[in-house]
Amino acid sequence: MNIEKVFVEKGISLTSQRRLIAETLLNSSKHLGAEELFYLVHKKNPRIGLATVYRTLQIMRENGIIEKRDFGDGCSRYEDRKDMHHDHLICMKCGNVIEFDEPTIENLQMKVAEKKRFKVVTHRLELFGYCNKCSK
Amino acid sequence: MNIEKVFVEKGISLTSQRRLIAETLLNSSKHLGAEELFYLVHKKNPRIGLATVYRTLQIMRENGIIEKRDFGDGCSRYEDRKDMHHDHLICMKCGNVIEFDEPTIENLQMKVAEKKRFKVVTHRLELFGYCNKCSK
DNA sequence: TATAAGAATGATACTCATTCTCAATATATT
DNA sequence: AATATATTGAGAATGAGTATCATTCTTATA
Repeated sequence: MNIEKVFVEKGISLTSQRRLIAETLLNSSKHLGAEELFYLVHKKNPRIGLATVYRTLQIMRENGIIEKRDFGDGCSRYEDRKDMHHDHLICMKCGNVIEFDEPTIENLQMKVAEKKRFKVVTHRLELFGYCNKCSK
Repeated sequence: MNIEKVFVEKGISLTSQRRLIAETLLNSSKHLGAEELFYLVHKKNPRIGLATVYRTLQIMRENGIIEKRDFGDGCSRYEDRKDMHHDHLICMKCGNVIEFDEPTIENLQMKVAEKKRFKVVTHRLELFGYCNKCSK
């Protein structure tokens, strides 16, 4: 993802702080929380404050660049918004997160909602358990 | 649900405070948060403290009497644990929560997990949108 | 029954993620 | 350049939830 282009398209001014924060988040393979992200950013530029990290995350979220997740470990985690919706398998031991996508599940969800006359806007599905490594 | 019986079975001493807290929660049709529950309990007995509400909720949760839920509105909500697992439709306007149960979805989840060699312990599925009343 | 030991309670202090405030700095506009 | 507007960083404030601790029940035992 080209950060410069995305920010310009959305009309967000791209300061050096925001660039560093966005780059660090989007280049990470993990689902970072704000503190974690702050720690990484702080290593590269110790003058950036935690509030700016939070503010940048909020701006990016409001503009649909990233999504906020809650895996129940006490802090919100952020990941770039893929075009394809996906859900998560979360390892309760090592904390690793595996993404998956199962259209059949989504279809069934829509059917359930229809039965209840409910208009679904979004959903959240998380499977908690143990990954291959940790379940041995 | 007979509160007295359940508490005795689990070996939890049933004080007057706990009885009132448990009764208020279990007789509510809504998924109450701790503050809300405290407010209701406080109306009936103003001498009960917030800490006792939190403590009682924790004890009931540890003993499998209730379940903690997070609907992403900033506080945890509690509901009595039904034998049958179920998921939630959450109205983003009125906040009403509809429960549903779809074994086919659960089966598909297990298949997905298997493919990723992941051992599922529990899961969470929430559909956010608008209920029949609010979508008009 | 009296009493000592243990459990539960309520008030309040604390924690921790997140948000707010505000003065200082940077950027854009005239 | 001068002025208006945005952004930043430091730290204060918030709010849900937890820990502490002296006080108040219960319970067990002498």
